Amino acid sequence: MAKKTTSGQRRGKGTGQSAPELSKAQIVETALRLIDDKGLQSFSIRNLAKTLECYPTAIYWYTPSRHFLIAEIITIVLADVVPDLSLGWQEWLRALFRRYRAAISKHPNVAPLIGVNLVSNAAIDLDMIEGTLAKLHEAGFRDEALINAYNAVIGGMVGFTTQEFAMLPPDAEDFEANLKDVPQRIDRDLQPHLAQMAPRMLGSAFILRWQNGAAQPMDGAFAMYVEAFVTGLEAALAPDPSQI
Amino acid sequence: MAKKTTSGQRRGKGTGQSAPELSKAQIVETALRLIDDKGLQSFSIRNLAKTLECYPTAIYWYTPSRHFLIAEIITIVLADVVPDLSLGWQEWLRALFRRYRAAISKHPNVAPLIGVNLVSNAAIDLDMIEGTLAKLHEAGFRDEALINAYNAVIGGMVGFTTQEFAMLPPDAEDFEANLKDVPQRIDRDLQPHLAQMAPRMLGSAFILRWQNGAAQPMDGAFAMYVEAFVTGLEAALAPDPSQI
DNA sequence: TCTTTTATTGTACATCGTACAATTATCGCG
DNA sequence: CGCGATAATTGTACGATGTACAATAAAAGA
Repeated sequence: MAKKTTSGQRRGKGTGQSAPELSKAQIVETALRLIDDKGLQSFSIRNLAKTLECYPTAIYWYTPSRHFLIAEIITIVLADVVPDLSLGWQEWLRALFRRYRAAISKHPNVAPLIGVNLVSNAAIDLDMIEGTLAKLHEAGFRDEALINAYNAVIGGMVGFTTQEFAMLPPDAEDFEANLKDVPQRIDRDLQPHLAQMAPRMLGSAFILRWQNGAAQPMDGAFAMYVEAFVTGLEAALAPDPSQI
Repeated sequence: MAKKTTSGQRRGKGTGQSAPELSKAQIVETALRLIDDKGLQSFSIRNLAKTLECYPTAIYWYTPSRHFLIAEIITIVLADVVPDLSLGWQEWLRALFRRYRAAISKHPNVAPLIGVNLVSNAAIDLDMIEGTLAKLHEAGFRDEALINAYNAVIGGMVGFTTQEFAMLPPDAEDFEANLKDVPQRIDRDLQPHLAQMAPRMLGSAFILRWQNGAAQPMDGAFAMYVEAFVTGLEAALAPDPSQI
């Protein structure tokens, strides 16, 4: 493959004193850049190797499998999402959702890797878990309810954004064409609301869009979603004020 | 490939009078059964063909690509999730979430196909869209807010469940082992809440589990999630009652 | 100097989606 | 009754994937 061997003829082996040509950090960073620039479907071990100017199998010296490599990528993307713990619990939760989404926004092509594979768990940010538990405890959740609230928060946080940044199929044109004549399938009698809103939804609303959040962010919907969820959690704690 | 040619020597071609051996419906149903029984990673065109006792390329006579086949599968899975329109809007939304999750529960391996691919859109249930819009309109949402609420509902509905039923990696054992010594990484001073809750969360809570919702359903979390979301939506409509 | 360890090159295999051509059986039509 | 046309399938082929495994080169430690 005509390696360049940047520094003279060193075709390095050895224990690290005379630095090897690859490194885990470099591999992971390159992989992330590849995903960002060329899209998720061109993230393959072989493409990555080509970018790194090495053989595909060399990568396996630093990582046991593609799945673990993905976990490392996710770790980078999700670094620094935990908000400042001095915030009140509602504000902290809002900030968590926002910062998570912002992190994904910077690397939208990574989104599918997180939402869909349990692998994501391999990248465990204990501080994020602790922060969430602490703030929900501060709010008043205990025991089973605390665990439920935790799962509701994580599921809600990851879930919405994963959807928003869902992947485009490779055959996008056919797909867009397919969607663009949805209007003709709408029956004004059977679907009056849809008939009225369709012009403003087509191309940008869930189920009716052909681009994801990278091109068509759902800022308004996300804001409403977060606000509803946090407000609702708050209500779940209230000692049932409006009882007869 | 030693075809069986069930009825005598008929190796059927022809315009349909004397039924062809395959059909779109049969293909889709078989595909779904394959996914249910053998898992998503064994759903390939070639495996499907083997199950159908035909050549892989024969399938392409009935469907233009794998993506469109997936869309058909999703259509089946999500048939009949729209709740009765006589319900009040809050109850209708709760029912929608529940019924969507119940549909996925019956075919958990399909979940990743829906959440992550925009492809799912190819399977468009206009009545679900209309129902959602109608109920949110009934609630009082209009214009931009109506669209935002719609997106919040769909994103929330699909998002949580997609997470809950996220896919297991093929190398599940390593993965489980990896997670099982998380407790040793917990610092009782830095992560006190996690330290306390870990025993009850390990294996079943988001980020700390190694099985998905098919084996470890999150009923409690889902219930809390839905309740919070619906209650929060309701609050978003209120004309700001507790103002100073 | 010799052995061990580290990092890489190189080969190989099974699997994937699907483009494309060849083939066959049936139908409409003369 | 024969003859294209068409519908449905068989068959071949290609480029791509993840990764197991062996061979090899260079530096480190003895």
